[in-house]
Amino acid sequence: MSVPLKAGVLIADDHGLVRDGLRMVIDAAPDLEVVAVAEDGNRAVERGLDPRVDLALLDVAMPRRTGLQAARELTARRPELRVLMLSMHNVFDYFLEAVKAGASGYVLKTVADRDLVLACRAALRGETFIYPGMVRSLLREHLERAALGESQLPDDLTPRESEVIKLIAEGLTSDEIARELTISPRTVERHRENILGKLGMRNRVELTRYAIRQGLVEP
Amino acid sequence: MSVPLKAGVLIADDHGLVRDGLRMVIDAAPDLEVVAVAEDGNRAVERGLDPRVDLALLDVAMPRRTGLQAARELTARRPELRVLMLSMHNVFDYFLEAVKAGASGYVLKTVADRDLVLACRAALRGETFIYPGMVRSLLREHLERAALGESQLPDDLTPRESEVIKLIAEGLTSDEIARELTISPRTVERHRENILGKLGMRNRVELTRYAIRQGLVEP
DNA sequence: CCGTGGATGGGAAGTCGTGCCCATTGCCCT
DNA sequence: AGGGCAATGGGCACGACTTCCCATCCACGG
Repeated sequence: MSVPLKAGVLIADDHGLVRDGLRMVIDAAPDLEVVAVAEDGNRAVERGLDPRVDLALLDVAMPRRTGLQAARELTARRPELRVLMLSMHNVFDYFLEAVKAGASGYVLKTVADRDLVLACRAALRGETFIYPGMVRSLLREHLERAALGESQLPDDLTPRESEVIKLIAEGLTSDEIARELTISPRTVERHRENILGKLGMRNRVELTRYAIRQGLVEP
Repeated sequence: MSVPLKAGVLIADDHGLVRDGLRMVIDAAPDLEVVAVAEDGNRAVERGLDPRVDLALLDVAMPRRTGLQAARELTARRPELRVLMLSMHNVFDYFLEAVKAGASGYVLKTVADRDLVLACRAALRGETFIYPGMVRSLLREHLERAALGESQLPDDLTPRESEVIKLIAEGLTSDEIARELTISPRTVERHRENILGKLGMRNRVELTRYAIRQGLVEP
């Protein structure tokens, strides 16, 4: 038989619309298939014990039992099960808790569909998935908060990176910035890449809003 | 009969929690009563046409139509209607735009409950409400800028274009915007093209800064 | 009834941005 | 001396953006 081997996925979220959306995204992937759905943490544990489930997508905030509690229970009883936590918030503490609870990854609900599928595949391969840029920024946030008590500081962009972000937020292209700074366009893009990574952002628009919030440029 | 005459209030804000909070504040006042609620700009206009509504509280930044656009539409169609703009930001341009759009006042969301009620009463009496401390600094900024010959032309953008520009300025890609509005990515790009043309801009970054200046999105 | 303009969509081509791989240089710190 | 890191740059792939062309449909006013 040549049936493609699909990984079985459990979806657990208390919002019906979110469940339906996730189901469509997952089922659209050729190598993934939704085999169970749960609307609260208790049912997520029940259904996650089903051996057809290879990967559990758990919302952090669910009634009756949180995604974190469900993850702890599930990974204790089925160590081979992969778990991805879904969250609305880019908050470091949640991520830490998620990893401590046995999750293989932490995915924001704001991500694009494609990225969710990528995260699922990474989790199934046994990798711990997190947006490359989130790691550093989250770790830094956490360390700073631990060190300074609290307060969100301006980020640890290097001086050169600050120059670049300003020019980006003024609407210049890489080539124009390169001419401005008399360096190679390639280097400008390298800096931009690092900035996006450090701040956990996706594109120039988010970066522009950041720069305006920080007062680096005028709107 | 001795029923106290209550002024009818419309609350328009895209955040449910904010709506609920405002409703409680308003309904706690003996002379005010919430008679309508809206979660975006289009619905704000619909419900603001209801003759029971004497005063509209409009959030500056709402989906589908901004508070400013809604205010323009409402005051054009119901000149006797009073409008108060609600904003998170103490920024002069927003205030000017609000007044130009027909608002009777501009209230920061950080105000105390009591001040909001005072602002409502002032607006209902036909006064233009603004925090005394804001006036001087705001007027000064404005005069400086007027002296420099800066004239912000009003947006000749269509309603649809405004929706699109907001989503662009929030960092969404064309595909994501297309899903959000349930139209084709191609159409999103068509709108973006028209917007760039109308405003004489080159890319999403300049467009983002424009949207922030106009109060279409928060930085 | 016709014209205007908004909203919708498609195609093609070229530029730009983003992600991921690689490298070298120099500087600071232990 | 070795480790870490900022700054520099190359290559490659892919997706996103931008700018042209084209079109249909609908609402509204004259």
